[in-house]
Amino acid sequence: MESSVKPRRTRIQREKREIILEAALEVFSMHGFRGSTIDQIAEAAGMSKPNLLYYFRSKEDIHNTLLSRLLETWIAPLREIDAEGDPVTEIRSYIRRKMEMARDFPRESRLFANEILQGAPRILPMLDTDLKNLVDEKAKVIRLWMRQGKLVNADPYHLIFSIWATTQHYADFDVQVRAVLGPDRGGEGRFEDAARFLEQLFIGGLVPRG
Amino acid sequence: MESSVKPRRTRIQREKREIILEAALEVFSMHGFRGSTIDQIAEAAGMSKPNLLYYFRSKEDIHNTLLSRLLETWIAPLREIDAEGDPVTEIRSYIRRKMEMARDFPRESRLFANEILQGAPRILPMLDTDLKNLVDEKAKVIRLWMRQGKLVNADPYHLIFSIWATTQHYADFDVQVRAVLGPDRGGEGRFEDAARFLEQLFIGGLVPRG
DNA sequence: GCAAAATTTGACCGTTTGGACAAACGTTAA
DNA sequence: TTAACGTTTGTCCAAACGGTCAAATTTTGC
Repeated sequence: MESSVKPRRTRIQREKREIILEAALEVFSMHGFRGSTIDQIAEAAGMSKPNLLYYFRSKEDIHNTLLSRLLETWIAPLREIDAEGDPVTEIRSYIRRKMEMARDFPRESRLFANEILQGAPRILPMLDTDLKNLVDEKAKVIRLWMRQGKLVNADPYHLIFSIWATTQHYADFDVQVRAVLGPDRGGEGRFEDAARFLEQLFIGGLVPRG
Repeated sequence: MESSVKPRRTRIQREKREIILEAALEVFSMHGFRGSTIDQIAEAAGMSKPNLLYYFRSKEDIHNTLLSRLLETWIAPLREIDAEGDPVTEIRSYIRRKMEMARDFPRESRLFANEILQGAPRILPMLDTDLKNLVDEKAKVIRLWMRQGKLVNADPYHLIFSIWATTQHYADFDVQVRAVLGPDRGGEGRFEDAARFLEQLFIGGLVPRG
């Protein structure tokens, strides 16, 4: 593993690598790995192709760097779920945080979605270990809450999946969402509307109480 | 539009075109449009590349044919929602049908997801018209149900989105779902578990009644 | 100011890819 | 039988692509 040796980088190297990663995120999230070319990334980064390849050994190198940075920040909201907190508040906050990420980091969401769609060839090992362990841990917490009667009995894994799915949908399927909502309802308020709906759904469901 | 002229095809042409489309669905849904090669499709279809190009003018021609066939069958379950039926039963059935599609037609789901992720360059026109009109119509039905007090007041558009998101998640993010569930819980029963959870979620939410 | 190191670029290379084409092969019906 | 038509394949091509390299230029440390 070469990622374990700390590379010494100049100031320019640090800056240019950031510029490249930003450009690559833009391109990869739009066209996928195979659909993106080094030339596109180089142009988006405002430099020539050989120059870009001076900072990253290969196209895959860029992609791997993006992905390995991504996963940790991507699952951070789940990590924040507090076993000591109020269950309903914790779930609600988690949904809010995930929805904010869909709104503020749609490119990251799409990069991740692209990777999973293709069978997660590059990050499956991390899903099997890091992600699974975290979800296992939080599932235990949720199950405890259910046993205490704070939440209805349900499968905590599928609960987590449903929160991922509903929130990330607004980043990954944004084009479809805007097409269906139309110009009026499809404005910037859609994330707020969605968050409100999801809160209502997850807390109380659709059937009136009484 | 040349798709409006009815092409006369021989028996062999009809058969071979089906074989090619089946092979292309397999390849496209796994690697995306840009990530798939005509050679891969040809090999999966058991024929040479020039032979395949005898039946379809281009790679894009195959992809377009797949997509235009797909959208109609993909939204068929939504069309089946019956304004005269019992609201809770209708919603529940819709979730079931969508979940069955995620289980039985994951390749179609991924093909669709890939297209939307890339900005829907080929089917955006259909989303703006056909899909939007259908959703508008069903949203009206749902809103009527809400006004009648059969369902709680909520945004019907985001309700539909959340059903799409949660069900298709099990096809599009299958790799992640299986990684997180692990070998034990990740067996074929996961679709049944998911359907049960979603039914519970959409009907009653997570907070105990009383 | 200057030498060493870091950065940038134009030119180039091998491979992959989508697609064209003509020739060969098979089928059908008079 | 044979001519017309449908099908299949080997060969080829131009463009796109990932990546290399040596030379030119700029920056850095003394």
